[in-house]
Amino acid sequence: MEKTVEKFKALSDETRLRIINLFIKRDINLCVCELMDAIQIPQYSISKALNILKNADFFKTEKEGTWVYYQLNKDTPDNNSLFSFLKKYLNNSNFLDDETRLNDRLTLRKNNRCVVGIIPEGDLLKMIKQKAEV
Amino acid sequence: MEKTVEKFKALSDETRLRIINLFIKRDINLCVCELMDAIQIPQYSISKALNILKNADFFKTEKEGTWVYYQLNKDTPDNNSLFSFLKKYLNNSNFLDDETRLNDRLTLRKNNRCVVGIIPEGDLLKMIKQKAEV
DNA sequence: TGACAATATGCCAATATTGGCATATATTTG
DNA sequence: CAAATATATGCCAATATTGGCATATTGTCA
Repeated sequence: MEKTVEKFKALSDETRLRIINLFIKRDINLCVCELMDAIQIPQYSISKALNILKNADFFKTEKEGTWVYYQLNKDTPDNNSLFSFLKKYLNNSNFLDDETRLNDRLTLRKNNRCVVGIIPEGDLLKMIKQKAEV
Repeated sequence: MEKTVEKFKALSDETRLRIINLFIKRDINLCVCELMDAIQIPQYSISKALNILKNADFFKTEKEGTWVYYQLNKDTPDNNSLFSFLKKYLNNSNFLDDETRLNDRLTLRKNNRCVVGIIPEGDLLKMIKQKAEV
């Protein structure tokens, strides 16, 4: 019961909803720096939001060097039920911009791994262009 | 988006979850005094919880004399989707006791209407026995 | 009208949450 | 080892939420 309350509390925040929406819509693992480009808020805000979502058992993590990949924790029927509900329920247009920016950012992956780290504010599109020219 | 956050916030409290669970499981309208017997907390706590749930658009109300009947607001697809999700998701055993006590209390209805009002603490079973003897 | 009953709400102290900055930790690389 | 990078976290003031009591409001009925 406490855990149920904690889960809904974790979902009752705009940033955290925007984050979990990306994972659910794309069904992918993501690292903090990729989320920064999608959500456009400071690194510590992303980390804190992820920490709250992880404490609510929504996420698992996997370390790879200094990168930490977050992914949905699909190990329980409850979570799966919740995620598939949210996939339909979270249809706010605000999320679309996040999804677009995440798509952009993911074009910079190599072998499906994040390789560029934290990009200075506003430089994402510049870097994508650079990559295209190579 | 704000409204979505508000809805999850409304659900992130034990009392409010217990209340909405009763409405969802039973699919019925209920007045405050009936909820008092099911949830066993003070009247003002029930009223405040209902107010928060109503502001999140989860409930409609209907007045009948001094009684106020609350019922789920099923006017939006979003709410319906959420309610049917919750019906499966809220399976904590804590809820069972609430449901039992509500069943008890509802035996005191006449023509499917609440007629007894607020019952002094601990007198519910006594009153049910009395009614059975008549 | 007055007394009573069901429900709602204002107030306040205690507690919890947020947002932002600075800094810590851990890992990689030279 | 030192420098650099990705991520996490401690701290603190501002703000929001809770829990409880007292009281207000609304409607009924004699």
